[in-house]
Amino acid sequence: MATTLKDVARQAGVSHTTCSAALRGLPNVSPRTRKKVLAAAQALHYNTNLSARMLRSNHSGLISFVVPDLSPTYYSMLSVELAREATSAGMQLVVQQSQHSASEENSIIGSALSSLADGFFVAPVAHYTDEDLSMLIGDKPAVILGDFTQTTRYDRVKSPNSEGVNSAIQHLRQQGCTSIGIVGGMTDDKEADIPEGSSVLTLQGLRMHAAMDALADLYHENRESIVNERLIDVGWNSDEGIRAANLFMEAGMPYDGLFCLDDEIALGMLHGLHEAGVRVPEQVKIIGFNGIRHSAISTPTLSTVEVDLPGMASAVVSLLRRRIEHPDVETLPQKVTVGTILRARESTAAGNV
Amino acid sequence: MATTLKDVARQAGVSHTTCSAALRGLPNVSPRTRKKVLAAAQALHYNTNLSARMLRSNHSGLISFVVPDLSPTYYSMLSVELAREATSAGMQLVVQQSQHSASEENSIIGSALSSLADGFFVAPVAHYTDEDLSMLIGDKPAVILGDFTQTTRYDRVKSPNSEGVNSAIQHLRQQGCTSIGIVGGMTDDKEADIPEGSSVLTLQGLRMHAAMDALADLYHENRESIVNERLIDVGWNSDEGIRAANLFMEAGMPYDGLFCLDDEIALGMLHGLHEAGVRVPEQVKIIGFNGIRHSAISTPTLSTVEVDLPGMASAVVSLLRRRIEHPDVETLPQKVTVGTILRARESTAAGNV
DNA sequence: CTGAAAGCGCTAACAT
DNA sequence: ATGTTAGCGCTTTCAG
Repeated sequence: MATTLKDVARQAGVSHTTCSAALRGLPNVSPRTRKKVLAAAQALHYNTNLSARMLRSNHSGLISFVVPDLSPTYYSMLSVELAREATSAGMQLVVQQSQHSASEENSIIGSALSSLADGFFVAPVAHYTDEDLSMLIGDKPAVILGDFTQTTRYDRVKSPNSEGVNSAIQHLRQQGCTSIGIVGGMTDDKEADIPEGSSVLTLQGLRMHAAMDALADLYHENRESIVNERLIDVGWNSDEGIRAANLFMEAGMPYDGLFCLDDEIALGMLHGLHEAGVRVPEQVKIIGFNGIRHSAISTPTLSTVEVDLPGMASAVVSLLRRRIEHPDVETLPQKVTVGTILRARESTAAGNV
Repeated sequence: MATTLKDVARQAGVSHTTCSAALRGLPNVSPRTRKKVLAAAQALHYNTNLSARMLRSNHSGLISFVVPDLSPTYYSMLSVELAREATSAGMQLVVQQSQHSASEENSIIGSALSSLADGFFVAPVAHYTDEDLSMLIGDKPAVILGDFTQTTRYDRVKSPNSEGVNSAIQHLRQQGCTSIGIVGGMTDDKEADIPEGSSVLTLQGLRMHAAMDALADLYHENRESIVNERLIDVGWNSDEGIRAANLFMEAGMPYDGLFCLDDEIALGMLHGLHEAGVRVPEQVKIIGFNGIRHSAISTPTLSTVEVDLPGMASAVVSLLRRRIEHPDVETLPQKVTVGTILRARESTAAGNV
């Protein structure tokens, strides 16, 4: 059996209340008592039982990051930043994977998590309605990675999809591309058709829409024909990137610039093209999105729209803190859009196309 | 306020005890009552408060994976497999990062975790003594990723370092290498000097030792001179891999085969050499370890000793289940060494050296 | 098959 | 500055 507060109290010769106060550093404990208690706790290897603390006081010092899964390097890099931020704010990050299942996600948010953590940060896989979300999250401090079609009660943090998409496309044009295609769809989202009434888009959906809009604008066509003619619709991972490369070549390489919605896709694409002897950037220029670390060391190195992950992490944690520390204050929901920077690398170098 | 068992009980017109039994699927509840309770729970969006359950019954259905940090793709891939395994065993995985800090690791294991999770899996950063570990973990079911210099009470799962190292080196020799060097050290471990009395080695330490032994054997030298003459001592990430490439070139490229203790190092190495115009595998052959997914799509593709991650995950979860489900039975500690497969790819292709 | 009572370990409110 | 009391929401034990 683990040692409890009572054991420490007995050892130190004080009541368990005083003991608790001493350990938590509350002001109303005499230095002498505190020292005794600390010594006893140390000697007995006491550790607070977080379940008990949470049950009683509704705070555990944990914040949870709910993510589809940790495969995308983007999410694992973000986890690292979030953990760092959380720790420096005196909290601990835990990461949970919904495994792309909406029901798993629901159960994580609803039960596993909300009764253990002080707040959470979700990169949703499901397309929630406003009502769904409120039902699920209740009063818990939460930050959503993504955007809403209607305003709601929750804080949001997002990467600047339109700006990022535009700067990527502009970059391709500056480097001499005249016909640009998009790689990456929404196929990873469990419900391909967005259900009636849903008001939350996932990261994939948001970025895809932004890309479609940008191209529709550029080529003066409607979104639908862009989808039909300029989209290579694949999942967001490197295997799908390889598949995209094959689709592109089978179609006779109709574009001289490819914007991949995610770096993992782009890296797969680079590999697929290289295998087939297609030269990048000479025959086709490639740019990705997110700025994962492997993009800096691929051959050729991958141009990308790098997302400010430390900035995102710090925004998330401060939004959560704001609500955790002042749960009573009516706080209006806030939307933070983090910055990006365009990393121009070899994969889009100008030259004979 | 979230709905509690009492609310559901009132709504269903039964006692909270019966309610609890019904929800947990215990046998001694009439079908009629169960249906009523389930309906009420659904209507009220009831979710079990895990803190309360854990506090009372000492099981939460959570298992925790404690990892230095999620940067290495190896750990994020493993997290995905562990989550899958846990879910199919009816549990939920949570991942916590110690951020390479022994004290952080201690506090995660000691407090955050042991009072919340049914069991845990640790890839330690600290070099624990037997006693430390027992103190910290107590009776909690735990699986350690790594090995011990003395037998202890805990289950262990490890990648087959000696076998993997040997097969990598043998492969390099078969491909025509005559002078082999090792890339990667133990510098990530916080305590570079292993403290007196420590009996647990970290993953890095284990693999490094295995590699030193293998080369000592091959070249009939003692371990110390191998360390001095055949080790490029860098950290386990791609930036350090680039640095290693520079060190290697500055030293006049003294080896024709390089075994990188981790794929991330190898990928950085590949990049560094490519930048400098050194051709792989023609001028030097490179092989990595772990089998992360990016190794299959680099240029050149990277030969590697791929670790059976699904196998490792399933071993971990079944070891934990064994103890979680039979906490009273005295179970002897078990050591599972998972399999590897050598993936021969372009980076070690035979040819004119 | 169902319910009443006790208590997991802690913290909050209220004495002293 | 310290102790006493109550109770967070659940599961367990035991009585009906």
